[in-house]
Amino acid sequence: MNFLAEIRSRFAKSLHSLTGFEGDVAPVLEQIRPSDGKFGDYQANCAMPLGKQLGKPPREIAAALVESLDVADLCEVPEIAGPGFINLKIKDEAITTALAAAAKDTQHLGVPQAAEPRCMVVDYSSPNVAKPMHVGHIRSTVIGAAIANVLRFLGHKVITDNHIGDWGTQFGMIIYGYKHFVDESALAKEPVAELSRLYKLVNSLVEYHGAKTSGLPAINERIAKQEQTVAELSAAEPTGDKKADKQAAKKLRQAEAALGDLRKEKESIEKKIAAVDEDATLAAMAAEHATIGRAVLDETAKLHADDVTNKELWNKFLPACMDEIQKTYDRLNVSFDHTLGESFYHDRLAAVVTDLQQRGLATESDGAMCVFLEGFAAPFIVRKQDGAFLYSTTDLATIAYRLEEWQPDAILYVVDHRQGLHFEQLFATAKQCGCENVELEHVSFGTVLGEDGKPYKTRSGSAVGLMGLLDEAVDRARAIADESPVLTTDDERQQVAERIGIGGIKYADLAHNRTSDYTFSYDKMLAMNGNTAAYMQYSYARVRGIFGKAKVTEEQALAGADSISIDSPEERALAMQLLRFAEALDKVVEDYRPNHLTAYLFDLAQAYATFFQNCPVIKAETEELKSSRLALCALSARTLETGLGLLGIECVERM
RNA sequence: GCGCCCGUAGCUUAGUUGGAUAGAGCAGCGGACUUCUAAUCCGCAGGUCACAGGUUCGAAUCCUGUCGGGCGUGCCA
Repeated sequence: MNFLAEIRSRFAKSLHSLTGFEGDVAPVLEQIRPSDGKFGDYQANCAMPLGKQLGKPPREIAAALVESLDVADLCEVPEIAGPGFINLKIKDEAITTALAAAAKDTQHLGVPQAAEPRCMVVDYSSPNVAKPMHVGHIRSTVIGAAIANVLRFLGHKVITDNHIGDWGTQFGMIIYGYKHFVDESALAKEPVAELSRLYKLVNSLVEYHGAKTSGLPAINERIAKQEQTVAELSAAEPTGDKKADKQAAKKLRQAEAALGDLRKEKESIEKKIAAVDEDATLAAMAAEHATIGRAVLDETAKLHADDVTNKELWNKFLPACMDEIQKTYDRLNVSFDHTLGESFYHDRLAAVVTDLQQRGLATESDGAMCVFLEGFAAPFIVRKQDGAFLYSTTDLATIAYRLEEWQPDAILYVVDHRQGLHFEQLFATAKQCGCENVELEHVSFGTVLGEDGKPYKTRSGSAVGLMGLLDEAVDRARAIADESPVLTTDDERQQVAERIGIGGIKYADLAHNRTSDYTFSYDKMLAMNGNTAAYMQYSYARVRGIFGKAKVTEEQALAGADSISIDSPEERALAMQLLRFAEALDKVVEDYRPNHLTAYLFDLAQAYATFFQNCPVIKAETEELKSSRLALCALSARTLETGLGLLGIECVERM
């Protein structure tokens, strides 16, 4: 049962009989929403805007709506309050009936399936496979998986696709590394470790030369320029105009800050150079491979041109790379229906450009093939001067393939917000090529920040490895498991630590509004109190503990759902919260934001805790009451487990 | 320069086509343990919703301006 949806549909009927009302009911129904309990369970706020629209007093509209509203089976008599709020309180019988139905629906806990199922492609994670996954991949992976799970749970057809980067310069690096630095025995024994070593080695040499030949001079030049700007700004005489002087002071401040940033950047470049210079072996390699940057691009180009040797190497290395990222996915318990990376679209790219040209959308400019779009300052470049294709080209080919293969109603891209412009241009271009009927959505998210408020990096400035991050979280979670009085074996403690640690990382990420940046903190995500995975998992374990004490299974407890009593306020509040699960999931899907679900589950855990504190279960006054309360416990456990499961978070029986 | 996003309690934040007294959690203070797991619960305190105008029955939310911050911006992804 979804009370909100049900009430809205009743109101829709009532609106049709409202004299003078014409037009779309949907926006009016939006004005009917859950209430915070002070005035009832739901409130309809539509009478006020309707009053304005129809030129009648809102209270009169409210009265007319209530008059024709048929909700007697669901609600107590509606009350009109204030300027025209309609307050609705769900009848206790309706609640207990819905609970009984939810208990019988083992698959969906009473959550209705979508009336019009949509076919949705969800594109998330998308790492570069030759590089180790880092902290930046968490959000896309975790948010994308959660959205896909929820959509599927609601009855939509979901196709998940991991658009991996398996065709880029990283492979040029590995190929170059293989040709010059490989340790064959290491490659045979531990291919992933050896490939990773080669990647890192070549990358550091490329960066070394890049820093020396262009990076350092460029930054010096920028610093000199910035110093001049600062000097000019600070030399400027006050004009006497207050506003102008304030502006000037601000400009100076900003210029000085920018100069500071540049100097820091220079420091890190110098550090990279020093790291090679100070290591005799590396320095010798660097001297020997002076043109490594160019050579790596050449190896990449040869791969793209179907060079036999490089293609063979690519075929040889790819499985090992895939195994490596698969380890991360196994640990995160995330999977995909398809993994169609950049390489899959390789031979379709030329056709994309030709097609754009034939449609008259793409034209040549400065040797590059560009789509000039109205409303955009920069062109959407689909082929470079040197003839190489870009990710814009691949993305267009990918859309075409997905439409052809799956005929989706929507394609969601769970990608960080810095690529916003790219997707705006991509979608605008696609719309002009016959993709008008598909919803293309950039489900963007903010940056993961360190506790200093800057993007989360290691002390040396490199990206934080994802596996190391998970290990650290699990290590710290182990301290929580070690404190548990109920965990007896080391194995069990370790399993619990794993679930708390990984769950903590996922939950912290999902609990934040995806559009804002969020601050990564082990201490906060692993706290036992507050809105964390550990608290949610503990809540679940406590509920499960009841069944052990009462010597019943969850299924037996659930059987009592046919006659649940909600006489106490705590029981009623818990029951209502249980029945709002469907609403929470609807909200997640509405704007693709899983934080609505974490918020719901946290509220549920709190409602349960309050119930548990005030309503004895095993020691209930009567057998009937005990059975009723056990059923509430069982539904709470099921809902917590199901909700957390949709978020990709596993529960534990005891902790 | 131009474009996009953001600014809510000491900290982390919820709040989306405008709704009733802006909700939480953490930290702080005060209560409740011969326990159904106190790893919990209850209460208190804490807010000029960055600032200034405007729109109206009503604004954290919409509009304009200001201040502060992040990101992006022709050949990386």
